[in-house]
Amino acid sequence: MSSRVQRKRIRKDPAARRAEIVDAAAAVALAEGLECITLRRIGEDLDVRPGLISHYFPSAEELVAEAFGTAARNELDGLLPAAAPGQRPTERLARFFAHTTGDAYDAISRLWINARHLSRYRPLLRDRVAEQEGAWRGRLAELLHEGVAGGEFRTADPDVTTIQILVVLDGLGAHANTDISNRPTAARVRARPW
Amino acid sequence: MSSRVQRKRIRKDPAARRAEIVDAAAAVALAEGLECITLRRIGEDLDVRPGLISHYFPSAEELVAEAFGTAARNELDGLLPAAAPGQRPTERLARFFAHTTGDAYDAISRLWINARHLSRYRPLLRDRVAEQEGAWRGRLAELLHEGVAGGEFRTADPDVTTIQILVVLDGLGAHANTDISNRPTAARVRARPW
DNA sequence: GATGCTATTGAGTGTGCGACCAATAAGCAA
DNA sequence: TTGCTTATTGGTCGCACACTCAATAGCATC
Repeated sequence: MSSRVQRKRIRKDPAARRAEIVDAAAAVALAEGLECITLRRIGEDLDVRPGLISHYFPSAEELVAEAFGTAARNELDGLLPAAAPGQRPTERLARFFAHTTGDAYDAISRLWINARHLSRYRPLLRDRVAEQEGAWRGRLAELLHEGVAGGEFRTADPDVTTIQILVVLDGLGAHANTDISNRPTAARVRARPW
Repeated sequence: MSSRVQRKRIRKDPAARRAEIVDAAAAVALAEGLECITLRRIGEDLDVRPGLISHYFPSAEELVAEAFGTAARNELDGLLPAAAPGQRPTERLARFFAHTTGDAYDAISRLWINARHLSRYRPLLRDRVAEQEGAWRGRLAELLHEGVAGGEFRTADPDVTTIQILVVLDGLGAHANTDISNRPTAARVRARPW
């Protein structure tokens, strides 16, 4: 992949290099798991010495936390993007449900399981997980409130409904690493106004 | 804890020693996590050389899988024990819900998150997780069927309801490692006949 | 009390990890 | 062009891990 023949140093803008590192780490997090984010591995991906990663992230845990935050934020942006003009809450929610079911969502489910478990031992990551949980909950709640205000959705308490949706989503996603075969499709959530 | 002064070999019955090792590993799994099951750690707990653990479990992954299986099975037995004579399904289900909510269940939630994540990399563990998921689902489904047959529960399909309950339980348990504060109690499942 | 089986030990191997640090060179500014 | 800042390198250290294997000693059996 990278040239072994001779190292040619490329001196980059610190901010750009840092972003590059985080992006690489986020990609590894999604594809292979947060524990695969090692100084050696990320350095290899960027064709750079491991020490350089340490230079930007004195503690490896910081990079792991940052990588998760970036990956989760990007995924959320894909699931609940800013409303296009004239787009109704029902359409946006339908899009959300369409993307959160099916095998394509497995990678994100795996990431969440991964992060929630690793949080047990990594305080910095735990903080990021809490932050992202808040972001996801907030963005979905906002949508539900809009839908209720516009008369498209009907629920006693949009905030409670938000949590209920996320709980079911987490419950369904729990098996992303284990379920080989068919999912319990019977337990699918209804993607229509309630 | 253990005597460092002099090692006195204690030669035990293989089956007993093996069970002792698995029990110790299961305890570590519940208290600290599956990745804390190391040859050194378990050997230390039993005041025995690490090599002995290898003797019984040529591959460490086998021990991890076995430990999870034992821990999960024990917990299930505590949550859904065999019906005492005259005990009605409603009482048994109430007991189940009583034990699966609240902080006391956090340790089990943590274990499941742990196992489901680690399953990503450990095939033997993945098999055990699938096995235990089947056991939990089967035991709960059996109870629901009894309740429906006896007229205590009302549901179109007990098997679907079983999965729905477990999905919600998994969803609620997902935050066992991260939630510091109050849970979304609003999203609690109803522990009464439906 | 002697014998044999094997549970148990002790010591060692190799791997991958994060962290540390002095030396080096890229590229900007003067 | 010269010089300076610092991004980047290269090498090293210590740790924890699983795994291997010959040597040892409990303990049951005879």
